[in-house]
Amino acid sequence: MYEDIKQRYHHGDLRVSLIKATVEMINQQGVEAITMRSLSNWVGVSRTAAYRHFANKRDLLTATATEGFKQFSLALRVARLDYSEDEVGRFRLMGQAYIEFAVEHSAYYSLMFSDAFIKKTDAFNKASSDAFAELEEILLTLQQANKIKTEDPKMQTNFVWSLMHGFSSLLINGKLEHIDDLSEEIAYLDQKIMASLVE
Amino acid sequence: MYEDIKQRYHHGDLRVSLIKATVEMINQQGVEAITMRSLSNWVGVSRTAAYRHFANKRDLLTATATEGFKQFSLALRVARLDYSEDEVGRFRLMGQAYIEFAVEHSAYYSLMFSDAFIKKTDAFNKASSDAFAELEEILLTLQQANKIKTEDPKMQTNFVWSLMHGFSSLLINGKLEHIDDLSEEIAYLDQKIMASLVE
DNA sequence: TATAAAAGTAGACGGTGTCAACATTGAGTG
DNA sequence: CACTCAATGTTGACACCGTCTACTTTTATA
Repeated sequence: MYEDIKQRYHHGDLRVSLIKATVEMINQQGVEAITMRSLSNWVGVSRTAAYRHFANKRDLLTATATEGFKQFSLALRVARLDYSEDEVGRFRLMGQAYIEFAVEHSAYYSLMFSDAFIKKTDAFNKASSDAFAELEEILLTLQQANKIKTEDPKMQTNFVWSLMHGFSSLLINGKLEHIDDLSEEIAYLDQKIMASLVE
Repeated sequence: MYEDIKQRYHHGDLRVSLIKATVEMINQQGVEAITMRSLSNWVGVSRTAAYRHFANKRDLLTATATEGFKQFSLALRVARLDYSEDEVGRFRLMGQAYIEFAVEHSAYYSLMFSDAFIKKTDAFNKASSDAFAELEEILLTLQQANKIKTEDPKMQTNFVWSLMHGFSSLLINGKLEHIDDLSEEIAYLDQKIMASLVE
């Protein structure tokens, strides 16, 4: 009485499947390789089926990027709430989680921060600022625990995020070639960030 | 005996004109709006003429990005060599020049750092690492003048560039919304950078 | 059980990158 | 100066792409 493996007319969960396929294809061949047709083919559905769930290609990519920000936020939050570490330790974990996410899903990460393929919908903006908020949260925690200087947390967040995003982007992009040991480089950044946040 | 304004069969300087048109069109409508046909039309030439100068669209965009890095390097170098300022002042000027370039040519800047539209040729890599070298140069100068700590200049460069690139990208991308006063924000970054480079 | 909404499909169309074949021009060479 | 040929630009053609429209199949619901 098992489900027939044969194609059914209705896919069942096409919207989600399309986003998953997009992620996979992006990480495998890059955004530029994505076409509605190849995507549909991948999922096993006809070429225009996606249009029942997304108004157009841009909307599909936007939804994918939005999903990306949600997973990104989650990864950051998990690190932020790992109470086996003290405040500074958790901050450090978040930094690692950030870079790890960017490196392991590099094409995905690029899409999330790309202008050219995305339409900034409310949902997208919310998902991205939620990720931003994770950083602000830990900085507030650090301030309250007297581990860093008390100053405008918005500015601190902008500073830290700029550094994390810049480093991740350049790393992904291969612009920081002469890195022998990534963990050494990260330790260096770590020290610089803490130094500048303390004074 | 003036040149006839009427179209000549041979354009004369098509390669350069195409790159200029690309820059203009990118800054005006974004990379995604660029087509070989609209570009040719803009320049006043038939749709496939560009293929005498570039193997394909990607090569044209790569050449454009390469040109961008050259101008970017130049802007940084001008600031670096402005001897009306001391070492720290020149470093500050470079920071301003960096952000100014990114903001004033935002779509251009995005293209330069985008993976999706570019092929990393030797010429491109050289142009981009030349810009990188400008930063390293000023940091060495600062070290020699005892204005900052003496440590691996590569790591310092990676650090500073990450911060500059991250901030510029996020700014362009509209991810740092709550900025009331940009110059205040820049002054804050300035202070943080110097603080972390000194100690 | 009837029916309407939801989900998927096939056909068609204009736009796009780019190849191949042809046309025009300008720079040398005799 | 005439000739030639490489460089440069044009037109035609083709496969592919996003997406609209009209149609079909399934599911939900009254």
